Amino acid sequence: MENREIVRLLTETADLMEIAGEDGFRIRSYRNAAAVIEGYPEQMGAILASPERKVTEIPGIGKGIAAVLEEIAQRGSFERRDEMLARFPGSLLELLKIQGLGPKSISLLYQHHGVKDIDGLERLCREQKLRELPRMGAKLEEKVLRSIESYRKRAGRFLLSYGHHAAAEIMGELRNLPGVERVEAAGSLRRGKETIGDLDILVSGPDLAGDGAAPILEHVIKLPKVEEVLGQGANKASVKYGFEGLQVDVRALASDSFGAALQYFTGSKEHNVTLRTNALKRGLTLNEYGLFTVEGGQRVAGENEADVYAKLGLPWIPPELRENSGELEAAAAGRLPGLIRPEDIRGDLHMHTTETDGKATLREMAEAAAALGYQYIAITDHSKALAMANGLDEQRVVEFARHVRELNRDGLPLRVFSGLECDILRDGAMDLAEDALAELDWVIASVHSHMNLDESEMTDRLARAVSSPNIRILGHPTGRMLLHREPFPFRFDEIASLAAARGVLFEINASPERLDLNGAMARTARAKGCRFAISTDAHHPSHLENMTYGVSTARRGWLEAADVVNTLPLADFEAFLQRRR
DNA sequence: GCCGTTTTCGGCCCGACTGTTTTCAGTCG
Repeated sequence: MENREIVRLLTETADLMEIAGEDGFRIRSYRNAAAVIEGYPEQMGAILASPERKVTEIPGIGKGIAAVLEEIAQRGSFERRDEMLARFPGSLLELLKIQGLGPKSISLLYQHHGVKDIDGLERLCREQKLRELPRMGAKLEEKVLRSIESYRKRAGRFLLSYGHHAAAEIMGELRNLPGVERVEAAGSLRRGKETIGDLDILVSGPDLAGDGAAPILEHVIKLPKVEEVLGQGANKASVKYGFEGLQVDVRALASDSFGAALQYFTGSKEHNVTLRTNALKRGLTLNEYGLFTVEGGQRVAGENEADVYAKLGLPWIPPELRENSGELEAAAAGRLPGLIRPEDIRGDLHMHTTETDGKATLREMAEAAAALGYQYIAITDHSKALAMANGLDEQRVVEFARHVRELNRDGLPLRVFSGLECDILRDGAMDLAEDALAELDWVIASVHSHMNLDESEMTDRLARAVSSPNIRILGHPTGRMLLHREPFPFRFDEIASLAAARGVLFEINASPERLDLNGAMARTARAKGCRFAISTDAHHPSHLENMTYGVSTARRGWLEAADVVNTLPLADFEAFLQRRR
């Protein structure tokens, strides 16, 4: 069993143990073990199978968890999990995603009213029975109902990163099959959208038009992670993939229609509608099999996507732009942007270490970043307002800055800048004194608390932060957590104008849970003259690889390398830092 | 349940907010 699934079993059990009211420290051990395994470079299964290795050598895994891992490897579950599932239905886990309810309340609701899923919870709130329970009232009922609504809105969607991993697995399988020429993921995944609803995978080969596709589709429905087969025809198989039930559609195609199909299934729907309308004006008709003349039905293009666009008088349009938001006009006028590419990135400017809530040391992060070919990084641990993360106070910041200056003389694998992710306090003031911030090379200012202020208060708060003399950039500017928390409200145009005027950058946070700013806002900000940094907010060396999600978000925002400061070569970036704003 | 040891058990991150209370439990980050 893969690490990711082990992590899921441990986390799920920890959640149920919380509902059961078990010892918090034991629960934390389960969660900690899950976190360690999630970031571990080797498969637990491989270590368990090796006679000279012991999983207990991994910090955070002791005798208890080792036994659990052993049991999982043997039968796919473990005793405590089974015991929990016998006491509580697994559907209770979904209730934890409703804001305002925690394990204690869920346990109470289950015991008193038999509430075991979202529908039951909604009914209870509507009947105003929630308020009859101790310490619950009308306000909570309202909050829960609101939270259910927003939960339903996003249900069934998946993070881009999740889609990427699933697609990589499936495509890896398909590429090795006989008769397969090309494999490509289309849909919102290819457009780099922040969340995806399902996965569209296209497979082509010379003989895959008719019955030739059968063995490939047969292989798809037998993949080990397929939970349910939703449908299977001559050219398409549709399955639920993985525990989370991601719908995956695999389409087999003849080689000569691959490009047209890729175009068609990449979308967006709006982009395609406009494109087809334009085609008709040229006497052409476009569908998933190719581009044809209206009269006579002659094939004009189809094998390659670029040819489809070319025959419509357009340059190839990068998938990230295909939202019918001006890209077709820009393409027709020869004014498509030269979008930033992953290989343009020269450094990562937001990451955490064991000084606060990161999982690796400065040196480990530096080595991982150097291995990615970067020239520089900034270490940006939390400030003291984030007490839970052991945030840095003024004294520790000043010492840290000095320490980094020494380290840079002392054989680090790349240039390290001293930085901080400084909390923006409720009133917009910085968490640390300006003279301490002035010691640092790179100060990010971020909101981590009081996210429920109204629009005016939040705008004032951010305006004050942007006006603060030592900050260079606003971190994850809207505070959203994808599929989990809405962005906090503020007047973005005002803040973007102010940021542009004061030379404060916007972060495009590449963490797949954030992608903040999003593409549309980045585009707005750019139009106002703002510049950006794309950063991973890594808490573990492996998170540095999330940069690609930030780059696709920037591309969705029409950004070019010149808009993004961490595309600068080291010397130029240093010069940029020297110019005080 | 893990860890670190003062080798056999005690400590494990904690402050703020909310809505409910009438002094605080539960949630959140």
